[in-house]
Amino acid sequence: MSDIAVTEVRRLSEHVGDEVRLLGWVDTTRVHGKVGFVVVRDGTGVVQGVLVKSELPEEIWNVLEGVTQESTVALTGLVKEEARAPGGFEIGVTAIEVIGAAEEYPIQPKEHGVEFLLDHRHLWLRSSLQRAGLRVRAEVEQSIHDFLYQRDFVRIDTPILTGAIGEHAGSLFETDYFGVPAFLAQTGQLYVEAACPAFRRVYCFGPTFRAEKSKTRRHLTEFWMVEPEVAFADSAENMRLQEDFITYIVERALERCAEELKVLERDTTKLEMVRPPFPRLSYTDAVARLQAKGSEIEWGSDLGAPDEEVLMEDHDLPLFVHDYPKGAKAFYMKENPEDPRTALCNDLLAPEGYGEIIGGSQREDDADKLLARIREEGLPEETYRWYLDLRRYGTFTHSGFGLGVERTVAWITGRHHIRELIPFPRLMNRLYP
RNA sequence: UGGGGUGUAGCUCAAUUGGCAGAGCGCCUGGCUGUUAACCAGGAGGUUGGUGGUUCAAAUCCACCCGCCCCAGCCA
Repeated sequence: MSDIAVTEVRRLSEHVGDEVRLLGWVDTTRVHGKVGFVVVRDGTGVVQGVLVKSELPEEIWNVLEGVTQESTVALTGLVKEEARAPGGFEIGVTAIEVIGAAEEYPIQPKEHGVEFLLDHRHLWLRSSLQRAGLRVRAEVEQSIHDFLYQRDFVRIDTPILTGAIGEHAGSLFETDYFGVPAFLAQTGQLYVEAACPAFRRVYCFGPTFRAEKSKTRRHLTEFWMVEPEVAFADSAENMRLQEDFITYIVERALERCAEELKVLERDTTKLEMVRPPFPRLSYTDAVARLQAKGSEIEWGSDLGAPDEEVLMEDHDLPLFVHDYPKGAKAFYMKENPEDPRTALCNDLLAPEGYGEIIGGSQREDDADKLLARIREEGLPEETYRWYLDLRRYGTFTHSGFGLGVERTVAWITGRHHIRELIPFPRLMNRLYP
């Protein structure tokens, strides 16, 4: 082993002229006879090493000729500024040592089919576009926590194993809980509502499970959702929080992930325009606008994906569509006093075809009306007893929303399908790897 | 679940009217002192998703089955 200090590729500019040691994986090699190149990725960056046959012991040159793609290596050599090298720096290699030899690597630097790549997701993660997308995801997640922390929200971790809690009982994953049926949570919302009187502003952030047999580029069976909930906030205030939240997340990504967005070839023009206020359109006005554009939609039916796309034709900013008909929405949403056919709720539609990234609402705070809605939907009353308690022991106006992390990251990165924006996607027909 | 596609070498794809199963990449061998997904020459690599049928002859036509992709519904 060498006693030369190990450094990282991202710090090479501090080491010009020094002899350093790098630990990483071989992206590719190019051997020309008397000079050769090895491109190494160490997780912080990618750098090219140059080997000159006449200046090296034969056994080191032989290592270069035999090393395979994705082998783990230790590279020792002199850091040089070099205009011809990608990244501007390169290593004049004096030693290369194979730590873990790789077998023939399945993923080549070329086009592959989706099924093949998903079968090799555990290796695909190493590719440059995947690294860029997942790094943006991590930044988005961090900015979610930072924004809410700055606004005095308290994080509440809600249970993943539940009784039948959520919006629609038909789309839950069922499991056995010591002989009793249990379900994987499809929302933490009802639980953050319970924490609201304890902390005023709360949120949960975690995986969410939906057993819907959806096969579109916008759906996963396991996805991550952040759900803020605020006491004494009405629907209008809820939307103001949402637009501030989205603006912060987008700004942070533009600021801290510029390199990743460039790798992803994301045109950031429209992202740079994102700032409050976002346009607001009532459901009723949306239907009128769609009808004016020739749609056959009728008042009362939910907006479909094509309807949403037509509405977004007129907008570069995210669009709030609010106050949907009660029948199209969940039981816990508060009736709109100005139009009792509708509920105080909103969706937030992302531009550029990315669709719904937020669903939010003011919650029904009247115990009798809530119970009536639970009965109307035929939901198991006993399961919701604790939820009704929240209205019996000091009820209060409150609102909240759920933001889908993968959809948001897909929009920010400009990727077509959200399955690339979660490290190990769970789809209807995919549980491996 | 419905509609539309698709399945050929490890990978990405060709194969005319039904007529010898092909290329590029990767891999192996040799050559080359500055490559950027290097280049040049040679080599290995196939039960054409499965079953059955039509035919002198099927990757190609027919039936059924299976996998996958896209769109829709459901939603974030």
